Amino acid sequence: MSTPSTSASDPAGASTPTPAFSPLYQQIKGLILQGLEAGEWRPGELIPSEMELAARFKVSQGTVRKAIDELASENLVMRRQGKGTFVATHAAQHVQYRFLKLHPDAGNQQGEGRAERHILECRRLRAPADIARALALRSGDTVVHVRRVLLFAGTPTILEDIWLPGHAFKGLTAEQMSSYQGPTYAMFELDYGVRMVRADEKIRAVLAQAEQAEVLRVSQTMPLLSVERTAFTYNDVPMELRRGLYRTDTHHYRNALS
Amino acid sequence: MSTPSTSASDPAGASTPTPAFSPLYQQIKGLILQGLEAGEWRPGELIPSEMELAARFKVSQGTVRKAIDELASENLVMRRQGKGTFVATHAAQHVQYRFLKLHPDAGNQQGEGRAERHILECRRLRAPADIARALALRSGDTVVHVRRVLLFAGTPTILEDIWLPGHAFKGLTAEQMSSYQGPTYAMFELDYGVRMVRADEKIRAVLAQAEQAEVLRVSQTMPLLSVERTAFTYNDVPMELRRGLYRTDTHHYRNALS
DNA sequence: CAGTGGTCTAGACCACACT
DNA sequence: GTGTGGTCTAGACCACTGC
Repeated sequence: MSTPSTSASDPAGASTPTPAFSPLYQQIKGLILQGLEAGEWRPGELIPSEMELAARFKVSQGTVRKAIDELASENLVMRRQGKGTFVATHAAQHVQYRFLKLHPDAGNQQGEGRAERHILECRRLRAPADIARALALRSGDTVVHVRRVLLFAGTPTILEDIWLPGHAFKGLTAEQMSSYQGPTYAMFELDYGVRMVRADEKIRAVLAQAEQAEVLRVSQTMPLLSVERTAFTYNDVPMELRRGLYRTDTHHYRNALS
Repeated sequence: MSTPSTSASDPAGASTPTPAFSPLYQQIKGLILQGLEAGEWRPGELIPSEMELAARFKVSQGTVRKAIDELASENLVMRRQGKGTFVATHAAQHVQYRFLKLHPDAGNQQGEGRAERHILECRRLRAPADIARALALRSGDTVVHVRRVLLFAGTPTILEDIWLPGHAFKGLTAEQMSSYQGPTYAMFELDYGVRMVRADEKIRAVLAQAEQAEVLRVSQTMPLLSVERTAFTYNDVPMELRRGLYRTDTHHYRNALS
């Protein structure tokens, strides 16, 4: 690993327009990432120290440090001075519900405490075309469909449809979805080894369908926030499609631009 | 600057519970920030090289580098290999309309090209209580109020009310708001030396008031996205309150979670 | 070519956590 | 005290830009 290697050597003439120089620390980052993907260290666990990794990869500590810096900035690992570097997890207190941007309008911020969950449905079925496309499956592959309501302070506030690739979530049950204490994504890590790393959301204002309005116990004329989320694991592999309807008369979606 | 200085030295006994150790590079970052705030280098301009800053502050290049790294990650400066480090600007091509998260549903992504702007109103007035609070002004201080419509491909899509502190935006006119080519925030930088650095948004689904629906030429029963933005300059000083109504039948608000 | 940011190294020391 | 991540330094070399 003493040669930074200009990536693939450009054999002779054409093909690659840009040789794409890849710095050493990026290669190290890739190697650590492989370990994370392969489950060499599981969410919440300690990864080897910078010194250890430096020795393993035959590079200086500083190079490993820069690699880990990037992983930390992408929320894939978490550093703790004096203790070590840990694989990030949705179960960690600090970042719980990292992807939930709906907040109560006023009063006690963490008035949520525990959101009540009602599972309305949990079935395996053949993926419709749009779902299959979002999850990069073939139309007709099986997916798990979960429909649930989240209640804050006893009030139904979110109605969500969740689709998951069937092959990765064999045996997921309504019981499991409802009984697990803590973030659903933490349960996915624990029971299925699937870690959600990032997500994209498309947001719209809509009116509810009759059944949807009924479940949320609101009028059909009340505008609701429609949030369509695609969540990804490592390597930008889509692993979840989620369509949510949020009440925004008592809550709001908060976003920080920078 | 050869002594990293444990921040304020704790004189004798109590007072500060945490001495709050401040690393050298943070202090350097603060010094560079002061230069940015003071306008020593204006948006788009080149700041001194890492070597120069290292010499000026009597630290090593690596320390300056780490300071600038943080400023770059906060989008306050932009590094360009071989050229130097530049003060970030909303006029830069790469990051134009950084804060506008509304995107057309399909087709040509940059079908926007130039959004047409219609200024409906531009007046100075005494700040109502809620506006004053958001802008950290005293109730009764003067503010500039701008109301405008943005049209994409000829269709009115966004109706916005903008409030700005009167003292910082003396002489802002409707003419100025409508004639400037490019992002409004770029005009603010150029004409008023005000650079928006970050913003918070609160998003809701709402129904339009009669007049609002009329301006957007939609039915009063069409749900719209309500986006309330507070934008900040350096040091978290609020400099703009913006209340927008977005059509989301042809566009959507896109958000990346990570 | 010289100047800029970008990478990599090696070593010293500091702050923090555990034991 | 030992081991971890965090800071700081000094120097070498690489990649990119523009003269």
